Amino acid sequence: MLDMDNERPYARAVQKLRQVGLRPTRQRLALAKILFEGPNCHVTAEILHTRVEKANLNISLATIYNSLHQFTDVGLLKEVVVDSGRTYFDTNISEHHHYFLEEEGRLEDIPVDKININMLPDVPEGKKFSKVDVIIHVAEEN
Amino acid sequence: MLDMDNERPYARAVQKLRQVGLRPTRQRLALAKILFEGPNCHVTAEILHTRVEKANLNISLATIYNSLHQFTDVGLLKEVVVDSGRTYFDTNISEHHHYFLEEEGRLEDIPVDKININMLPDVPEGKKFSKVDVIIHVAEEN
DNA sequence: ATTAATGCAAAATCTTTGCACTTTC
DNA sequence: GAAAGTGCAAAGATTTTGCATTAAT
Repeated sequence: MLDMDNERPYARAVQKLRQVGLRPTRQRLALAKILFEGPNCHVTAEILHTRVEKANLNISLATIYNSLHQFTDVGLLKEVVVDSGRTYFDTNISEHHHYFLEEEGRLEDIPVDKININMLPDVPEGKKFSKVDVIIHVAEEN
Repeated sequence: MLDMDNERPYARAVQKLRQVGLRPTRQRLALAKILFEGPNCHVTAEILHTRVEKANLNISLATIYNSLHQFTDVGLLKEVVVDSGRTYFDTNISEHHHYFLEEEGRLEDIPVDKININMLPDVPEGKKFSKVDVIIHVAEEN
């Protein structure tokens, strides 16, 4: 049994998970520490799985997929779609946009105030904007 | 042997394909007619395959994937990424943006002049913007 | 104890590939 | 006839699911 509440290095992660109603399990805590206690980052399930292995942890890929989606559902992560066939998750949950560096397959944030969108929205009846994605693809000049 | 050049209903499609250097084969002609001789549309390989079957044509899914990518490579289609796990192709190749109707999984065009983007681009050295995607997700108000 | 989460392997999706056969030029 | 394109089935890649086991409350 893990008394995580009293394990100093996990205190923050435990609290974060409890706040959103997720049980602080060993796996979720490890992932939370990796994701939320460093600088913001963009990960795919595979990237995160690799990081987990590098840290000598053992978390199945299925659990990583599950956790990423749970974190997203409770608002701890945002999903970013840039590439069909690969799902990225972003630890920066504030409103912002993205550069997508095509050659490297890497994302970078663009602060929301760097882009000014003026639109005349024709939202269909009974619908609403759920989010606005701006993705600026960057490629080699060549 | 199909003398497509002299088959009236295919004349336009034959010309279109020749212009971009693609041989006007039976399959490519059928797809070109479906895609380019009606109103603009957004299709996935699967959607197109279904349309082909409804028209009592027989084109393998692999050939549809190949053709969609060939058409994209020569600039007859644009790829739109809105959903990881499903690739949409757009027959509207002019600059524009998209609504994505989440419930229906359907795309709608937004004319480029409805959205005004002002940005201060910090393009990294030796790189350039290759495209700017704006996708406005629309969901049920609920 | 009860309830939830995990791990695994299997299945589901979507997409690409290899190669023999066919069609176009 | 040479070169290119097609179809099929098989392989790839990513993601999801079912269920027995394990852990958290």
